[in-house]
Amino acid sequence: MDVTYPPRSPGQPTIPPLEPITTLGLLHYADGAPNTPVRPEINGTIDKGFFLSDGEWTCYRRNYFSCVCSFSLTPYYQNMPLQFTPSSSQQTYPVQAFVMSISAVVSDNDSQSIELVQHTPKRDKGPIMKPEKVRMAPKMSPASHHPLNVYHGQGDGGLTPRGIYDPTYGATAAASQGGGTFQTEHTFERIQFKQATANNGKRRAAQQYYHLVIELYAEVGPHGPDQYVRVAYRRSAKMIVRGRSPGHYQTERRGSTSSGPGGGGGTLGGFGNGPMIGADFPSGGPMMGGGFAGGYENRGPYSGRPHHQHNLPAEAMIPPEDSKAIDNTKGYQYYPASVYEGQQDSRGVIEMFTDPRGDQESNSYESKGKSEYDGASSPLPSLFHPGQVMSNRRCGRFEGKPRSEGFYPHLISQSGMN
DNA sequence: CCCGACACAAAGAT
DNA sequence: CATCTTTGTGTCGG
Repeated sequence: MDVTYPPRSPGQPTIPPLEPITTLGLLHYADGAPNTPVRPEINGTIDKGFFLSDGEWTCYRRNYFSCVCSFSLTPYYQNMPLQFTPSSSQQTYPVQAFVMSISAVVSDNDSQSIELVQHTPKRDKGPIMKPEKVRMAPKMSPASHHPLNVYHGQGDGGLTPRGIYDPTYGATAAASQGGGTFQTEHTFERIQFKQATANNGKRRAAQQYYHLVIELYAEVGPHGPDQYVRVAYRRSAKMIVRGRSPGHYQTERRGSTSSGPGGGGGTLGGFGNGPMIGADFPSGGPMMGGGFAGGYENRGPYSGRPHHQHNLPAEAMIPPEDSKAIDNTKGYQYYPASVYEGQQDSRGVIEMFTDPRGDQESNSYESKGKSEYDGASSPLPSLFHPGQVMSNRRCGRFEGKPRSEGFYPHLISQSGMN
């Protein structure tokens, strides 16, 4: 019930940072001649799957990662109608609802997108789909705070104070569809990149990087939810997606390419890792006990059994927070929406999406008797939402990163914005 | 080199 | 503690 989110214990550079938000237009209330402008903020946490290798955020294409997303509006008046005016356009669209989703793009070219896939716990035996757009309500604005300490007391009942959306939600998904309330946070689980970054191990060619993109859309369809305009998005730091098994990289290490983290491919569109680790450690930053700077690759002395052995630095203390965000959302979302571009401008790109339903089908997987999502009573099995409940924090394998322990409230995105 | 599929095994969840 | 589930990853074939 609480909307609390994971954790704030995120501290260490155990997860890839996000670049600052990029807005694609002006969001405002329709409250009068001088409409009140609204500033959207996107929050996201990439939990699991990534580790730092040579100062670069890396993951394996074959492994899962999850992304917790939320957004907020400042100021936020729950009942006031909102409108969105894309940059470079005078056209104003009424905002019926907000939807979030995730995608990925090549660092060099934001225009080159990379597909993301989502599995069910049954993996190959179950259906595979792309992350869907999920309807969401804004969280209380973090206002002027750092995105980091945004946690709201959890555990204490006081946290629902913001009664922004009435808690009536319990409901069935379908119900919420109509105008009910939506979760303020959503976790995309079991996500993986459809393809690896190019030139992964080559020292010669420039390493390619991807950026995970957390997007916020406004649903502007007059009647049905099938028309969206992207309002803003927030990219992650650039990352490398390895295509082969970990074993192949263990020994590999290029190490000195020094293409370096920061400059890496240089292509990074924004900042690579400047925020914390990345470029830092070489300079001798006093990092936390992260020993991984040297490379997680040294997983120790194992000799034949590469299997995990987490060699956590051990300094990962305090992890007591596991507020997992239990989002129950179960039905409702998934609108077959298609997308079409509206118009573009040199600087502001207005993107409109409409969905011609048809490309994805709801798949229903039969949860064996237990799965995470069963918790909710979704009337329709077909509208699922892969369980977002578990925000498991198992210890990573060799990556040994305490996914969310320790924390570092500060410097997160500042080295470079785009 | 990368990808998809199959298969096994370890970590967690029950 | 036994068992089932979930997920990382080795491996083979394309």
